[in-house]
Amino acid sequence: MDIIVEQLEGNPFATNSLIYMYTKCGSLDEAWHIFEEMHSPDIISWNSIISGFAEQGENERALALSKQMQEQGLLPDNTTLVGVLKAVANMEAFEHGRRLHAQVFHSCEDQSIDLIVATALVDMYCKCGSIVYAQQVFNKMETKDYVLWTSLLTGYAQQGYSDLLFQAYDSMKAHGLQPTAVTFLSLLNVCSHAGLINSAYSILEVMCGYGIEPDIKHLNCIVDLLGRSGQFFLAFAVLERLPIKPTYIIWSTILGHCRNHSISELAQYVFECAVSDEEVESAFFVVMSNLSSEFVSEEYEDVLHSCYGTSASSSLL
DNA sequence: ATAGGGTTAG
Repeated sequence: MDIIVEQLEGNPFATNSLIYMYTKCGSLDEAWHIFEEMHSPDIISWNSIISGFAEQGENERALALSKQMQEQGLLPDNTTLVGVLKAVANMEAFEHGRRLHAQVFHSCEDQSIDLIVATALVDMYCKCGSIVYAQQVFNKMETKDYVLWTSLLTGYAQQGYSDLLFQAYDSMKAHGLQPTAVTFLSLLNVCSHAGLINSAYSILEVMCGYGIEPDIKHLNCIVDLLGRSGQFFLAFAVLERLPIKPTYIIWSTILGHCRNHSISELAQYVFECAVSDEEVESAFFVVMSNLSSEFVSEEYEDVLHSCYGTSASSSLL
């Protein structure tokens, strides 16, 4: 509104900033509307809309726009590449990622890839399951900052390579780089999947030693880990002390653990906690439904079915 | 003056 009042609608700085703002807010239609109305979008307009779409998971549209941009005679720069790599990582489109890597490699003459592009490449390869290629890109960079390190660490965590992750974590510190909240999240993530409770506790202590307070993401990892190992009372104790209300997503995680440990009474309680969340989605009811056929009482079957009739019905159908 | 990297859980 202020931009209109100040008659700045045609101003490229204002317009590009609007596109950026709307995509960051998830209002892709608004962003697209503004972009479409521009007479001659510049590279920054294109990059804003491409990165915005990729960030919001509109991967195919991001890729199509990058193609369209090049058809209009604009060359992709590093920022464009990062946005496109993000879309490709989201899609786990390995072959496409390989082609982009080749393109990146040939476009820089002295064979030194931009640090941020390299980080996006490492992330893309990890998401596509190609740890070896991720390591190759990583090793070739003579300057490695903490985000590049973390992108590799996160890749190890996502693929469940706990030993590699702990080694790389030590190596990162040996190179003089400090772990961040994201690094610790990856470490806790891998502990959760490997069932390493004691390691997780000591990681929490180390975190605090670095002056990093565990946030909701770290604590959800701990809750997952406790539930996985059947320590439900501790899991609930952590949940009760969270600064914000748990979402249905963490409840459905616990529900999955209830199933694995065959604890039906708890499942029923968890079910009630989760459906009180206004944001609850159909995925939760699928988890509950899977488990109810195994051991949840008929009474809860009725509750479940009445829920299908309300909030979940449209998305289930 | 506007655009780019790593973030958990079923």
